Amino acid sequence: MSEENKPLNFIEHIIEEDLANGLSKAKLRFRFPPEPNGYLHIGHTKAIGISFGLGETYNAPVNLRFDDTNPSKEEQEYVDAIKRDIAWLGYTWANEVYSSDYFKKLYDWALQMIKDGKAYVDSQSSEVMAKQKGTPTQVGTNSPYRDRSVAENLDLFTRMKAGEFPAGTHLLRAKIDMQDPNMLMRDPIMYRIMYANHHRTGDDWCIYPMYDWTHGESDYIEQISHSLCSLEFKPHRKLYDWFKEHVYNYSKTELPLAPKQREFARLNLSYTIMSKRKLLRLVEEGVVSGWDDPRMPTISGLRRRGYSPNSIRKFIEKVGVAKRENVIDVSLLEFCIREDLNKTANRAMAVLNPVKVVITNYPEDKVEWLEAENNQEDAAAGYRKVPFSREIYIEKEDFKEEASTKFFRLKLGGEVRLKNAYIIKANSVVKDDNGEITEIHCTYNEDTTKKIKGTLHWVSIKHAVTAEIREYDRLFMHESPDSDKDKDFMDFINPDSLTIKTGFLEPSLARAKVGEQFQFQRLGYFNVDTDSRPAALVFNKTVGLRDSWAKQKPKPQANAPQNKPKQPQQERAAISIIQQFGKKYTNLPEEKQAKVKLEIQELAKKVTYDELEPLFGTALKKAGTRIATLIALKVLLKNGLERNDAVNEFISKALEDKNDLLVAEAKTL
RNA sequence: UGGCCUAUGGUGUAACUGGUAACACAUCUGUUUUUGGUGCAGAAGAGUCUAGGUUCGAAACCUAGUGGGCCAACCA
Repeated sequence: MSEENKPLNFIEHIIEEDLANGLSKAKLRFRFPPEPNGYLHIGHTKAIGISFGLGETYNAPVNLRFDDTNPSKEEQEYVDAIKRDIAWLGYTWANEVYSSDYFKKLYDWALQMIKDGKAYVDSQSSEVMAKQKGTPTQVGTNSPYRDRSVAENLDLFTRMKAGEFPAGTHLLRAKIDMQDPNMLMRDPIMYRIMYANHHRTGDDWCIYPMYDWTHGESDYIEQISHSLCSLEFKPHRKLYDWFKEHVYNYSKTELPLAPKQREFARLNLSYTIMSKRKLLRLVEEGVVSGWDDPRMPTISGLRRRGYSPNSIRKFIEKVGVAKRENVIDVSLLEFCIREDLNKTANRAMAVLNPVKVVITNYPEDKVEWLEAENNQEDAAAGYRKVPFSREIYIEKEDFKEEASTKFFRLKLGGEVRLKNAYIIKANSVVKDDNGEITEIHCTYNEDTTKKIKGTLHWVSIKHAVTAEIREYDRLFMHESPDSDKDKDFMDFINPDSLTIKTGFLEPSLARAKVGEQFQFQRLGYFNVDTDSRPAALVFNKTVGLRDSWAKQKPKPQANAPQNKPKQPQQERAAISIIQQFGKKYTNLPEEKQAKVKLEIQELAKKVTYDELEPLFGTALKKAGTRIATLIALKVLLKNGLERNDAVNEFISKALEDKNDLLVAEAKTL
């Protein structure tokens, strides 16, 4: 990491401050703590990037800790997938650890808590307990079991562990405060009885610790200095600290460092969902082919789609770290992968919507193997040979019988360059009974030095290899599919998120291997899918090229609902528009100022005195707003408003102002 | 008895202990180009949610309001 004067994010500021306050740099230690209950997605990448990134910048260890305290949801398959994904991203963890490694230690501490009167066994049903808990606006009430004796609690708890009670009969709770405004402090559960086989500890335990009682303590055991998590854990911090203080008291000699939790805003990406539960639904209901479907925002999906680790890391670096809710535009992710692939992917030619071109003055049997540059961005990439013959395919969209001069492609009577080959001129077309063009007859010219505006990609028909081409569109048609209060996210699924075509590729691509990436020139970046076989190639479209031509034509595309769900354009109050104009007024160029003034005068007709009066109090320094107010006021006065004290005071204050514009405006009254 | 976060161009993030808003994406020009890609040059777009206050000076500090988010699982 080579950031010299890169601005720090708020977490780095905190660390710098801790360091300045005497924390030894050697004590810095971070962790990434996924629950192995699903696949990692792009949202996790942010958390990974933050903690592992911090590890890299401070040269500090980062643990990979599996938070495996709920055996009913966790599986080894997920552990393996998570490790694979993190490694693929290029990060290395100092230790692979598991919360379940600490079950014994946690149990011993819990015993200690009971002895200190800080925890008790409750024996009520979950329904009753839920009632006692209260609501965010209503305090809770104490459990009748809250004051059991230490001896009874100890007895019950050890018997819970011994498996003497059925699930749901008893719980261990921390004794804090049922009236705390923070609901997490209302005697939170520390242990529940659960007879489930754990993927690591098997049947050793039948009581399992809850998240709050496990997470901070695991941080503490590992001597994590900064425990970074997402914003929704902010309310947990109070409990985190409460538990921490107690265990710190028990163990401070062998475990001297008390970790601190800090929270950052999680990543949201437009047009996608980021909840493991919902992603699981897409998999289970067959909307996608699996966790690694190229449309999925999972790391494995992105990988299969052709996103490189580099591009994802770059993306995370660019989105930054802060505490406010955010929705990142997918275009940023796309920018990152294009930027990466532009430098690394070899170019090739492929035609996806073919139309046949016959070069009538090119001999029937002649074949030329022309030289083509693999990647002009990378001198080391070298050259390859591409066959040229009398009959070739070009894209249907690259030909029009008639077109304006803005269309740089092929039209009747027009010339165009074939990439890596000759210049051709279109002379006539052959159509079928439906009027569809079946052949375009052209003549070629060997002189390639001529200046020509358009260049097309093409492929020799008799040399072409075919391949299945999978093109993807966004999975959802809504910018934030899971934020709608009334509709289920499944209602926004884009029915056309996958398009399968047969493409015709230049023959060099026949040898392409799984995972290999190419730029199909003028089309986009493609990689070889894991389904691909030498005799049956399959390509995924990773991302298209930027296309400023496509933007110009009105897109009749039904499957690109890129318009934001605009708020029901309610009419803005004239007064608020005037205010807005006012803010800009003083630094507008003169002609624009005149224009804005006219607009304000127009708007002022719709403004009442009552709306305007509050603006008289506008702070002195906001000259623009006061000018706008004054302009509007003049309109009102002209329309018969009587001067009153407030008006007079406002005007006289304006006359004395240091802003010339304001004074000039006031003088005309 | 409700509490806690949060608010800066369209989007995301900056602005070190207060000195008049920067960077990236997106958008738009022009230029280069055997990719309507890339590169290069440039433009437009924000008085920092609102109203007060402190200050010579506030995006930053204080107060109040408003908007958004989170919190009531024997999930994490």
